[in-house]
Amino acid sequence: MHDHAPDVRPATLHARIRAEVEARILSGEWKPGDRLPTETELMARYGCSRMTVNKAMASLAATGLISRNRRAGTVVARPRVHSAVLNIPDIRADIEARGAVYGYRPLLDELRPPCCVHLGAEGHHLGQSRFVRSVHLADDSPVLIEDRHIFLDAVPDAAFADFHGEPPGPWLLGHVPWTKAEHRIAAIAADAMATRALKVSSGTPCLLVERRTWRGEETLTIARQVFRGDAFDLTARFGPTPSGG
Amino acid sequence: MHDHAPDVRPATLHARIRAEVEARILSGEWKPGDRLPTETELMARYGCSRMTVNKAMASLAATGLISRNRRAGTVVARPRVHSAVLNIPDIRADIEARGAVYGYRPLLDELRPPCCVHLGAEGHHLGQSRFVRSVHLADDSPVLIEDRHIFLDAVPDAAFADFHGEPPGPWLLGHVPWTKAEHRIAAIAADAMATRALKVSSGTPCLLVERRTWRGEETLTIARQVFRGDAFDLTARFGPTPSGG
DNA sequence: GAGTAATTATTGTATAGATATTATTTTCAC
DNA sequence: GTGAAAATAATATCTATACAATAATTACTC
Repeated sequence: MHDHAPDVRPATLHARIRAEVEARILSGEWKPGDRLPTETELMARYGCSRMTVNKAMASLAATGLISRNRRAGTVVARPRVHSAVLNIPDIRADIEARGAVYGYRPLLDELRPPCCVHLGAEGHHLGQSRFVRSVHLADDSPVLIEDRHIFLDAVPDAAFADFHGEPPGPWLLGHVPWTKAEHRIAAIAADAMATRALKVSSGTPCLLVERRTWRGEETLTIARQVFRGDAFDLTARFGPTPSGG
Repeated sequence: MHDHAPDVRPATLHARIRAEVEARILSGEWKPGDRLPTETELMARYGCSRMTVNKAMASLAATGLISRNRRAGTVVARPRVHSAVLNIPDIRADIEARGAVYGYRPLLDELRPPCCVHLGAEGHHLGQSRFVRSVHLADDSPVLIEDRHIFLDAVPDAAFADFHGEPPGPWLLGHVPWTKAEHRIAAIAADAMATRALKVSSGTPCLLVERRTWRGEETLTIARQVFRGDAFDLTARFGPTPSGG
């Protein structure tokens, strides 16, 4: 019952081909820039049809591990863009996973007229928004203060949502489909508001996450979250393949 | 020459099918949990073979937008895991993109005996390592200090690499295949070393990125990077599909 | 030799079917 | 009714083939 990398061969042929090619690349046997066998060769090696090989290779190409071109053949991709999958914490789950009691308190809830939003240095024309400021607590001690704007042009339902018990974040996730999100992560010193709300001394390092979410070209919501630096961090993982992380 | 979302229909049929299904999901017309048309229905609707439909749908399933089961059919996936693609900055490119001159200076370069590494709170048995401490500069002013361990059992070549001109990060990216990476991001106050190296006052908020990279079960390298909080931030983007960000 | 045209190798897309797998639904026995 | 067995509907995989698109190579011309 070791917890090593699973040695089990995938049940289906195209998955097996993919796994074996992938393994050779990850082991370093086939290095970036190396030419891979052609589909015809693999087809002979595995005794299967070209479509099956193609499915395996197309899938590897989709994950960016290999790069394919007509006539030129297939090569192991150059070291990929240095990017990772960042798990934006579900604060509640995160807190509860540590065995603490999660708490949430809205501090402010108001409608804001259009154009009074200047987050992210951009002065976009954003319509009327519902603004909710809240703190999230672990064992009654505040760890995160969140300023959230929800733009009512894009999310009219938000005008009537009840944010006394449920924070706007989970509500939005469950109700609103979105197409694009952007997060900015920075280290800042606690400002006056954060100092008060998080009960830390002025200047304490905090993790700032500014999150903006779109549907198409329309901004749905902007959140500015300030985490107590000593209480939270983010982790990002990257395994080159979605499967074999 | 607007920069809007491209309205162009993908040239190939399966891409078009995928795009249209995707659009209906993203627009909210098909909501999470909704049943999608069967392959046979789509095949009739588009007047194509089932394999073509299958390719489109399999691709959507691979990105997690839909969930498919034999006999049960295809449904729009539940609101996806809240994760994003984090672009770990290539520091050099980042600095140069701002029009500044990039600089790099190694401060320390030594071999460290096994077992003297305790980063990340774990006391793993890690073999002999090459340790390089360096600063990265923008217009001669330091913005990042990096402590890097490279474990020679896993990366023997690193013993002979020349890190006077090229930082270890890029060297590793180009030379060593890896299978897994993990990043921890936190806000910390500049400690004595950071204070000195980054020329900031003690206690200044800094962004800490601890990065650990594996090949299989073997740790290749551990980097601890401290960014000047006022000089750097990370951005993460997420578009539900790799294609349609 | 330089430039151009023809050839060829390789992947991309698509079709039409066959069979396998699996979860649901229906039927049947009791 | 309840539980087991059979039928069914849906996706999953695989084959064999055809043709299209593209880029490297070769052949040919001047």
